[in-house]
Amino acid sequence: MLVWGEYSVFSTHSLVDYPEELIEKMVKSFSMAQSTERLRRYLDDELEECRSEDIERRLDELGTLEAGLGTAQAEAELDVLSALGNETRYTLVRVLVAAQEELCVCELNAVVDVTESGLSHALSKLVDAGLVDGRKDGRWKKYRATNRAIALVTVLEGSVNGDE
Amino acid sequence: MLVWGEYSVFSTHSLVDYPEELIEKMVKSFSMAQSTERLRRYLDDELEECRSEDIERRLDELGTLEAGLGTAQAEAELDVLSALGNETRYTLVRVLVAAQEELCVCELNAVVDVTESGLSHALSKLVDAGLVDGRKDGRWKKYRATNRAIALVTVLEGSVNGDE
DNA sequence: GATATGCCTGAGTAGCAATTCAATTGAATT
DNA sequence: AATTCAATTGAATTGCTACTCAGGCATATC
Repeated sequence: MLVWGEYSVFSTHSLVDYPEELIEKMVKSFSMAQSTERLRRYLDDELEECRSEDIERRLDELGTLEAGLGTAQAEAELDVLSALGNETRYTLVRVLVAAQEELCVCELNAVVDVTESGLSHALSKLVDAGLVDGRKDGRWKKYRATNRAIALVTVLEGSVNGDE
Repeated sequence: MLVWGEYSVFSTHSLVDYPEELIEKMVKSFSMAQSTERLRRYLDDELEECRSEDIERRLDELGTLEAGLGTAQAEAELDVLSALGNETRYTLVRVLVAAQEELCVCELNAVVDVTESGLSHALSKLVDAGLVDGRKDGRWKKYRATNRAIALVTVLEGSVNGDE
C-alpha cells in the first residue's frame, strides 16, 4: 500500500530498483497528491468541516468549468487569439478593419515591416483563423477583414483604453 | 545619382568600398523601392492613370489607417491578445469567467497542467494585461476575472462557432 | 512559347516565450 | 522565534514561433 506521508514506497525498496519512467510517474503522482492535499486544506478553511466527498465534488465542479463548451471550440478560440497576438498580424487586421474595403497584398506590404514572404505567411495564418478572406483578382490578390475580425477588434478597442 | 534600374551605384564603386551597415541600408532601401514600384504598378492598374502624387497619397492613406488610435493603445491591445493567446492562460481566464466568482490559486492549480510556479507566472501576466484581479485573503490568494476578460471571452465564444 | 511579375510554400534558423527549478517572502501556527 | 505553508520571484532551460531565403506556381505580357 502506498502511504505518501510516510514514504513507505521508498523505504521498502531502493529507488534504483525502478525504471526511470516509473519514477517519473511516481514523482508526478506525488506532486499531484500534494496539490490535492492543499486543496483539501483550503476547503477545510472555507467550509469549516470538510469531508473527502467535498474535495471530489469541488474537483468535479472545476473540471466542469474547464470543459465548458467543449475542447474543440476552445481550441478554435485559442487559434484565433494566437493568430491575433502578434504585432505583424494584428497590424494587418487593424488596417483591414479600418479600411472597410479589401486591400491588395502590395498595399499591405507598405504597412508592415516584413518580407513579401513573411507577409504571405502572416496572411495565410489569418485566413486559417477566419480573420480575413482572400480573393484573387487577375494578377493581384486582395484581402478583407471578416466579421469575426471586426467584432474582435471593436471589442478590444472598446475594452482597452490606453489608460494604464 | 542613384538609378536602381541600372545599378549605377554598384557599377561606380566596388561593393567592398562600403561599410556593412551602409550596404544593409542600401539593400533595404532597394527592396523598399521595389515594393513601392509594385504599388505604383497596382495603382496604375486600378486608377487607369497614375501620377507619382497618387502613390504618395495612397501611402499616406495606408499610414493613417495603420496609425489609427495611436500606437500606445495598439500596443496595450496587443499585450492583452498575447496574454490570452496561450493555452494555460486562456484556460485560466475561461474558468474564472465561467466561475463568476473568485477562485483560490490552489483551486486553479487543479485545472491547468503546470507547476505551481508556472501557474503563478501565468496569473501575473494576466494581471498585467488587466484580465484578472488578485486579492490576498490570509494565507490564500484569490483571483477573479475582470470585465475586460468577460467581454473578450463572451465575444470570442459568440464569434467563433466550432463549425470550421 | 518565353519572360516578367505577384504571390505562395517549404525548409532552415534566430530569437523569444513558456515552463521548471531553486530560493525567497509573508502569513499563520506552534 | 521557529516552523509550516501558500504563493511569488529570478535564473536556467526547453520549446516553439516568426522570420528569411530559395524555389515554385499562376497570370499576364511580349
